[in-house]
Amino acid sequence: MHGEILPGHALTLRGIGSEFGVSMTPAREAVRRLVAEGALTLSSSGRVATPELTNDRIEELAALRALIEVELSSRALPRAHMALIDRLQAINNSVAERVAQKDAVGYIRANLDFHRALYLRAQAPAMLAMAETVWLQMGPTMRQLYGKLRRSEPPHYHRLIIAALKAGDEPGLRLAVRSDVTNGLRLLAS
Amino acid sequence: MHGEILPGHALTLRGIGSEFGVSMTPAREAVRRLVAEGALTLSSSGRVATPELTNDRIEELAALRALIEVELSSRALPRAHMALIDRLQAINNSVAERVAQKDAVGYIRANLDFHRALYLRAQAPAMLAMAETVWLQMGPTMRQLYGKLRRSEPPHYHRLIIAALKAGDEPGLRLAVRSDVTNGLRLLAS
DNA sequence: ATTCAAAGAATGTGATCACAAAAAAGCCGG
DNA sequence: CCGGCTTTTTTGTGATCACATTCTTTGAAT
Repeated sequence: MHGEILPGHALTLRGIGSEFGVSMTPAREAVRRLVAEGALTLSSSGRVATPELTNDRIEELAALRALIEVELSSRALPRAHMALIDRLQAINNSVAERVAQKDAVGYIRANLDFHRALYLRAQAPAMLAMAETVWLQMGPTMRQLYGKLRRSEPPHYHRLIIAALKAGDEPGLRLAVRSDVTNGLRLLAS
Repeated sequence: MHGEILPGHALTLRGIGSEFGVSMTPAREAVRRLVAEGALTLSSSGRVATPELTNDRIEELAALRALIEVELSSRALPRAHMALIDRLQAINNSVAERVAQKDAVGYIRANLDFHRALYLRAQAPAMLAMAETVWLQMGPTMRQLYGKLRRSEPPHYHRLIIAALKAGDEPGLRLAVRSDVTNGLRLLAS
């Protein structure tokens, strides 16, 4: 999910097992779960690797993020108190820090923390699980792309999200979330 | 997915294995995958059972269906030719047949076939997979609820969907799909 | 130097086993 | 007849193994 593994990287059951000090059996179960969630791909011969997403697939996943996360933010809005906004502010500072340090994995992790903190307020566990499944599928690709972007500025739309939350502005919040989710990915698919 | 197993039904690895003539290992992997997709729940002691959904969870899943399937139908619309509409018509007849026979499992299967046939035209495999994951989570509960409803009339909104497809009416299609997806579940959560 | 085939190594699969935890059954006293 | 305790059975977990398949490397011939 955090892009620690690049797209197309192959994994072996015995390798995972020895990496975590267990036998093949638990490694197999973990891999099977991640394959079911789309975080790993299973070749016809049973080999396992991180997915290499096509542009079409990236566009699809971005559209899914927009659909689900806009809804989640909309449901979180009426429950968002000052404590949450402060927390989002703090996480956003952490995001900016990672950007300044050019720490791609840390940036992705902090960015997702920002979104998760907001969506948790929606009290919609099934929707949040869906969103995280999408994140999981995009993890390796996001890392690769943010590595290419070499962005130096902190995310612009996060401040718009916070502002809309403060103002209780639902249309503005929906637009800001949709923009934040799609803009980062739209330009890399081209 | 088709509601052949009622909510809360417990399953054992050895039972599944012997049912399909395999050992525990493949049964475990299949169960783990289904747990990852939310089709089965895993108790703290490792016991596995079909999920018993709360009303909140049902509402959430219905909202997810509305979000994803409306988008899928919208993407399928420009690619929908006459052959597809004929096929949908035929499947819908099959749905009506199952309703008349009070065959709950057959009804659910035919109903999902109807939706899948439409969404396949969207050329959006990740979105379709998400929709099917939601179907999987609702399977047992849908069966229980349609058993209670004892409906005798074929689905009304399916004809609206077909009509909107013929007319190339996107707003009408989106509304029809949303209604078909939510109305069936909205009344049972109350 | 390149290509193709054969030998070798590595990998996933399904099965089986021992063990600990949990559920179920049995038993006894009230 | 019922509740609480003990015993028995059931169940999931992790490990190991044999085997077939696949991938990789090696070697030789052109």
